[in-house]
Amino acid sequence: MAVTLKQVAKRAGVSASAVSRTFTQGASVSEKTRKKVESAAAEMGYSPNFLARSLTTRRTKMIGLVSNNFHNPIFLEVFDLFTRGLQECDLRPLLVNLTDQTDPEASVKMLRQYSVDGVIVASSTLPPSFAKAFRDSNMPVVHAFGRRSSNPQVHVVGIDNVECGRIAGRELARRGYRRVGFLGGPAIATSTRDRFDGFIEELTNHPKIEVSHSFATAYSFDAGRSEMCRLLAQMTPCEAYFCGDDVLSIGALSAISSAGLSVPDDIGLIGLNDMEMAGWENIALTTIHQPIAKIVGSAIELILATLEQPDRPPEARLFPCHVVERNTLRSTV
Amino acid sequence: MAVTLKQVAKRAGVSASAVSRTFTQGASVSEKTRKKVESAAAEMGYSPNFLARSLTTRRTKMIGLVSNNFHNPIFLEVFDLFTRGLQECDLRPLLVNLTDQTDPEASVKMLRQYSVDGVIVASSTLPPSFAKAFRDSNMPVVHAFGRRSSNPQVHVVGIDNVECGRIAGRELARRGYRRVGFLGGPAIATSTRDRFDGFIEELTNHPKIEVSHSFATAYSFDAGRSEMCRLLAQMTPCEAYFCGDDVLSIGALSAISSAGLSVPDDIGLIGLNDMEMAGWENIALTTIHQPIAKIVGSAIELILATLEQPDRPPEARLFPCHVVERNTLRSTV
DNA sequence: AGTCTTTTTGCAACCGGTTGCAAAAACTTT
DNA sequence: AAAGTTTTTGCAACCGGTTGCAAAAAGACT
Repeated sequence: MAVTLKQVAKRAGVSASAVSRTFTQGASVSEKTRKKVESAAAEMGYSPNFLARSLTTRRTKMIGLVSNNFHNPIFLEVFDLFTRGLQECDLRPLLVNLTDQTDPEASVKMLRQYSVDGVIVASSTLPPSFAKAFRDSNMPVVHAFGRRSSNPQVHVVGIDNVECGRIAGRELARRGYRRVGFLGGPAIATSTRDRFDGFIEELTNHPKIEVSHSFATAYSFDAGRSEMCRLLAQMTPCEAYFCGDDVLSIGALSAISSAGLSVPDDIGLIGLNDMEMAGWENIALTTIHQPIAKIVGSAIELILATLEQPDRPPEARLFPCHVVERNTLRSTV
Repeated sequence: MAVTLKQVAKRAGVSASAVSRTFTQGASVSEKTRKKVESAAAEMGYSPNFLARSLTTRRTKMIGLVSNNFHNPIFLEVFDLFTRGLQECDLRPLLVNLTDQTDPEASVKMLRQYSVDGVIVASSTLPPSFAKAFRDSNMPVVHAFGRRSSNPQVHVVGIDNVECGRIAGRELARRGYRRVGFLGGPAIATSTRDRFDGFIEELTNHPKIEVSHSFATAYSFDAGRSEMCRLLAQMTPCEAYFCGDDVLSIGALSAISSAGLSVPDDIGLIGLNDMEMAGWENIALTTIHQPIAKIVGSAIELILATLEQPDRPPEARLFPCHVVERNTLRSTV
């Protein structure tokens, strides 16, 4: 069906090798035959089959992009950045949506069968062991939005979640809140645990501040809303909450205003991520900015470097985060 | 590096063909050799290379998923549905992000070079000619969220945007609004034009209703907000607006409340899409529901059918939409 | 024109599989 | 046991490319 190299060779009156070389960067072809081949190829509309080529070059220029966060709006930004970034490097993302139904092991096998050059795991909730499974199958892998491990097995790019917890704690303390809460994401997620730990740690420096905590069932609007509803129904809700992420915060925001309370006058809220929506004027969430463009860029850079040099030792790159002040925390009292 | 068929053949003491047949659905192998091969393969951790296989079978089981909507939250839902749906059919999405920088022609060529089995174009703003370019390159293609054409060249799955315009017009009329506006998406998008045409058409049945229109520069929060700000600054804003889509509506909503007006008391708003966020309690947008799960499912079904039967005549499947009432339109007066 | 270099070229083997075909092996039937 | 039938098997060619190598062509130098 499609035009093949042989057909072009015939038409151009040269050998197959000549055609192949014409389309191979840096191969030795005279200007004369190159011209012949190029015009024949143009006439016939030929372009080389990447997959056939990959058989000998052992490079498919495909990268497995694995995620399980297809419900968090920030991931649209993440996918946008990843796809653009990879495209700029002449790589193509083969997308894998890890749902509850899909077997994680199967995705490792599948990506191996497609001979992807590398794998990017983009998830803050998957365990390090998941990313490691790719490494064990000999694929370069970087875990974006992952957790740094004490004995790192794969590249990790992301933020220091513990430090983010501290930042949030510090911010609430600074603003004079005396009773604060941690409204975390799913309790099993490593990102939740880390943020929690940092938050608590920081607030032990402020013994007069009363700290409580609870966990939502997911990083989602509904989970945030219903957990906040539950908290508000209690005797004494906190004066301010550090929410697991922005989407959770927006759910909480909604619960608070439904309850007839106002933010930040009655209750303060600080989120994490700084997704686009957090800046929308009708939301105006004060939140901790996570530099996703840098994280994504760095993940791509790292995967590229590992393609060049497969036994590069695993590296952890954590980017600093900072508070973006909008309208959901009161000013310092 | 990876284990090959030949190595397995040797270990199992059979020919390469035997191994190949063991891993080929419905090929003739005796139970005895199958067992031998399977245990050898298991020991060595072998699984067939899909790309090498694709060379002869001419099936890669990869589908190009092309979109330019990486900023509209509804597309996260769309990607989720597409990736899950394709995975269930044992297909893998090769994602293409069509930005302003990327040359549309290049993406056609690229997907051909990767021998994708088919292409799904998921966009409401790309012209039919774009999808057709894939068809011209002999790839099965379906345009999801596309526009039905009078002489269809490719499969189209989506909604009837003209009818949606009518529905919106009818709904506003029914509720007794006397001065209504169309706040469209980008004026060049076919979806915008169609919705506009339907809206106007319907309202010609109600000569007493005054109709005006304007267009935002994109289907985005900011575009919706700034266009609504402009409208509010005018002498006489309308009593209600049909907005191009939900995200535009949310922008408009924000502009309205910033102006100290309230929805639906001062101004009514109806959107289109019914994305998840439209149902969030703090937004509660009355909108026209677009059945994206059906659209996506149907698109996949159609691509599968076209794989079986490549010269299937192009088909247009448009799903009906309906109003979902929430809190942004007043009740009938 | 002849010799020595350097560049360009085609051959042939290979990448990791599949598949048509004819021979071999395993069953049936007589 | 021989003949006929069906199933299983391996050979060899092929899918669409790349690449090491030696031969051919082109260019440089006497």
